[in-house]
Amino acid sequence: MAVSLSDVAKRANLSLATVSRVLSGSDYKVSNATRERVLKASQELGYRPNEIARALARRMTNTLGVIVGDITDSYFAEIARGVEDAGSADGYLTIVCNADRNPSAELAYFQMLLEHQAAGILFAGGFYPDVPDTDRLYQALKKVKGSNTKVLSLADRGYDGIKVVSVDNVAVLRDLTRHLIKLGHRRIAYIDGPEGLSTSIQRRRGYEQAMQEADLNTNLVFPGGFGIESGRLAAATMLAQSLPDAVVAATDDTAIGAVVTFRQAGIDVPRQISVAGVDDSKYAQLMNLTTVKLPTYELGALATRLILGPAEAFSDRTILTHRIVRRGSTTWAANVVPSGGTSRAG
Amino acid sequence: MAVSLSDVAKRANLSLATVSRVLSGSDYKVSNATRERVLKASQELGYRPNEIARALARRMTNTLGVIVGDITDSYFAEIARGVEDAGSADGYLTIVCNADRNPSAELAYFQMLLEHQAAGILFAGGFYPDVPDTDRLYQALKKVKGSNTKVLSLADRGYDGIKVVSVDNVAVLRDLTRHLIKLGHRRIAYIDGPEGLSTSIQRRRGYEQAMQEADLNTNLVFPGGFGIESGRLAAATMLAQSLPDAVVAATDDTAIGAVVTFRQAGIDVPRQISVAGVDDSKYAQLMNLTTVKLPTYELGALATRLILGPAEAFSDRTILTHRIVRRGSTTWAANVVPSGGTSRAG
DNA sequence: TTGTACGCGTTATCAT
DNA sequence: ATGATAACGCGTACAA
Repeated sequence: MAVSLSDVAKRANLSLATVSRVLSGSDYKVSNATRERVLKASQELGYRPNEIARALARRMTNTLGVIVGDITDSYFAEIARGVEDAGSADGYLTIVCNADRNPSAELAYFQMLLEHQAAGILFAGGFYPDVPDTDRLYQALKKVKGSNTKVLSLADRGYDGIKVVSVDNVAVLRDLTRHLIKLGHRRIAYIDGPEGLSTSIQRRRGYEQAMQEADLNTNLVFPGGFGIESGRLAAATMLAQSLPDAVVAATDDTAIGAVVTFRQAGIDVPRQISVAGVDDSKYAQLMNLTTVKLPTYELGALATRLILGPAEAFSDRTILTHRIVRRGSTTWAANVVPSGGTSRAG
Repeated sequence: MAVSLSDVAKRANLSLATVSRVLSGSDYKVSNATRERVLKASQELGYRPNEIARALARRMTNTLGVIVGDITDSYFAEIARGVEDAGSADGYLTIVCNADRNPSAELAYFQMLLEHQAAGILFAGGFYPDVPDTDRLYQALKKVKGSNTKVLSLADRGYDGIKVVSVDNVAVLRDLTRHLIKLGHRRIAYIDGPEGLSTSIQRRRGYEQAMQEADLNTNLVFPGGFGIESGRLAAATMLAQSLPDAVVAATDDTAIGAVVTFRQAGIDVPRQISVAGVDDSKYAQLMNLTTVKLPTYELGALATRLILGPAEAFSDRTILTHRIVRRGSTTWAANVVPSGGTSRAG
């Protein structure tokens, strides 16, 4: 049997209560002499608290749950790492749940985390607005009020009463598309994300907004996904039809797939076509890809601090900023003379 | 307040014990009539078990802990995904701990996981044999006997009594290096992993074994790491000195960094130099990199099944097989006429 | 400042 | 087949 609080109490000739007060880090007043006695006995016995017993008494564990699409996707991994770093700084453990963007899996994990008395539950990533289980999840979310578990979403799901920490995905693609427009490109294609996913919808809207405000045509939208293959496929389609001036993709992976496919076909990126993505992954850096830096790690870390911090510091909606990262996969349109007289990307 | 077992008991006019037997899925005999009553009452009240109370009684939670280096490293992410998939199939939640290969962090997480009454703890990835905290960790590991928590390592740490599920890292690099030797290469360089890490040591030994058995010189070892930058740096060094016939790297990322650096310098890979890595990551696939497919996902999944399964099925040491994946980053040495009469990689 | 005793929600043992 | 009740290990009113 492991050594318990009462073992320490016996050894120190003190009551359970006193020992608990010292060892649980409560701010209860205990004389220095007895505190020493407790610490000494605890040391000698090698006492380790039973966090589960403690959790039962407190009605809450020192665990955080983060529901992601897939932890092998670096986007989610960064978020999870942010959560874990911020959580472990306060003594919390992080439970990672892979729901594959499946609302019913999300619901199941949500229930499990609730049953586990998790201190907080984070929903990372986008969602599918128009599927039935999404609504069932919302119903379940409302019932959290009765528990000590705090819930937070890293994408605005439009759920009443669920706080949000997120990026502005519409702005992300609007800014990126504007950047390409400023470079003189007119026929700009967009490689979409997964059909129906909120993130896809928002990013596509951002692309469309930027194009429309410049009186450009938004009909160059290619079906996609978030993976490399989607980029390859879309690029292959463009090669078979006609090449646009530039391509913006929903993610770096998609963009990278497109770049590689173009180059394998003998197309010069960026001289014949500019390509940009979203995320600023390490491979985007390696490939010298123009992209948008997303604060994924900070998303997880900040959300966690909000959950663990005092309720006051908890605003309903926090939007973190993104930043365009200009690299070598984009440059001026062929017919444009850059105002600075240089040919580097502006 | 959430609805508890006793609420269900009252509603069904039954004892706590009976209700528990039905709802906890025990194989205890209960008449069908009362079983129905329990289920009905439970449904009507929307009963959700308190897993923490259950865990206190059972002395074990339905959680698994996996201690990784860094979840944003796809190698660890794949393992974690394997663990989570196998665990969730049995109703377990997965706690991910990022220890950054720091033994004292590993120890701290290990203790926390024990305090949490985790059903199992998995150590993923390599370790540093020669640092003091590694020994302290070993001491702590021995004391697990007293708890219900099962421990398993995904790298052979040489700890007595700790079961291992792993790949044979020596063989991985021996096989890969042999492959390049068969292609006719003689001056084969090796880009090492992090200094002192067990995985690095083993892979390097595999490289050396293959070279020595072919009477080749093993002095072309470049210091490295597991990241892209290490590959870039090593390649830059080779460019400044003299180019070997081929390069094997400790990981795909390292190899990819080298390939990109070579190509930026105008070197043709594979015609002027062959490059190969280890992992078979999705970017290795994209870059058409010859590599070794490591069963990372299966490592996590199998280890988890062993932990959750009956103790009998639990052999002390399980080695999963790897597989060379021949792609376009390696080819025959310039002075070699392939026996098949073709210039494709053999 | 320290101690007593109950409660947290469930499982499991022992009766019935 | 069902019920009463003692753990499980800790936190925390309430007492002293």
